[in-house]
Amino acid sequence: METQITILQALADPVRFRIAEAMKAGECAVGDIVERVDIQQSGVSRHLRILSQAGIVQMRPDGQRRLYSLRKEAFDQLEAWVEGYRRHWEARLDRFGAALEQNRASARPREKS
Amino acid sequence: METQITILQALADPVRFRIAEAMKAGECAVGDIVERVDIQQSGVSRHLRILSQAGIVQMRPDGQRRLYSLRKEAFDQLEAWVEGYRRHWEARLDRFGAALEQNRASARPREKS
DNA sequence: CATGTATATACACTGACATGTATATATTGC
DNA sequence: GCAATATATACATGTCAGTGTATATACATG
Repeated sequence: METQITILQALADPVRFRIAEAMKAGECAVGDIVERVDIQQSGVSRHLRILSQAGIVQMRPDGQRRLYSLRKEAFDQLEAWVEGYRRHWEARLDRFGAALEQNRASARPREKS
Repeated sequence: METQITILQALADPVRFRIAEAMKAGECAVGDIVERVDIQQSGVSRHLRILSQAGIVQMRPDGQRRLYSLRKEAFDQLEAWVEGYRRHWEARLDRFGAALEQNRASARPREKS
């Protein structure tokens, strides 16, 4: 779906990845993040806007600060998407098992040399 | 970790995302992918190299063709990484309890675009 | 060996994006 | 209102990644 690749693109940037990881500790003001990341404050604000537009973070005003925190829904989306691939291998294992059954009946060599 | 952001960056490209989705059906030759994606064959080969270097796909020669398929380990990595965020929310719920969740729902901040 | 097919690579180009500097906006305290 | 702090935005710049064209390599077939 469209939402998932938006989330991926947002998190694929190294700085935004670090920001998300840092937010595991809880709400973060912009200044807190600036201290942990080696870029200017303006850049952090831009990254936070991108993360916000992707639905990964939410903002809550607190005085003159803005407290950002992770949105669970975004990671639920990611988990559901990855889950789709897990089903893929489960299906392949089923087919592989069936193929083994057939091969046991008539042991054929591979077509590749 | 370093592996996970590499996987994210590889899958964040729209074309590579589509390639990965198409491979859910099983092994794909390069030509198969060229038919489904709106770019030149050379571009597909480059994307496949990036996916391969990220550990997302593996290659198996078959005559003059190269059959690419998904590697389960990469998606296990992704799942484990997302799982780390799920633990984050579980911890938060433990600390604050369901009462604060209700308060947060009543005073929900608005998101700008 | 010659031809066709399948895939990879070298090269140049272009557009997008992340960054820094500077400035605007908002909030608090005096 | 004024100064200080915190955050957002406008602008110019440089870099990087994806793309197409052209070519190289590998394999198959006759």
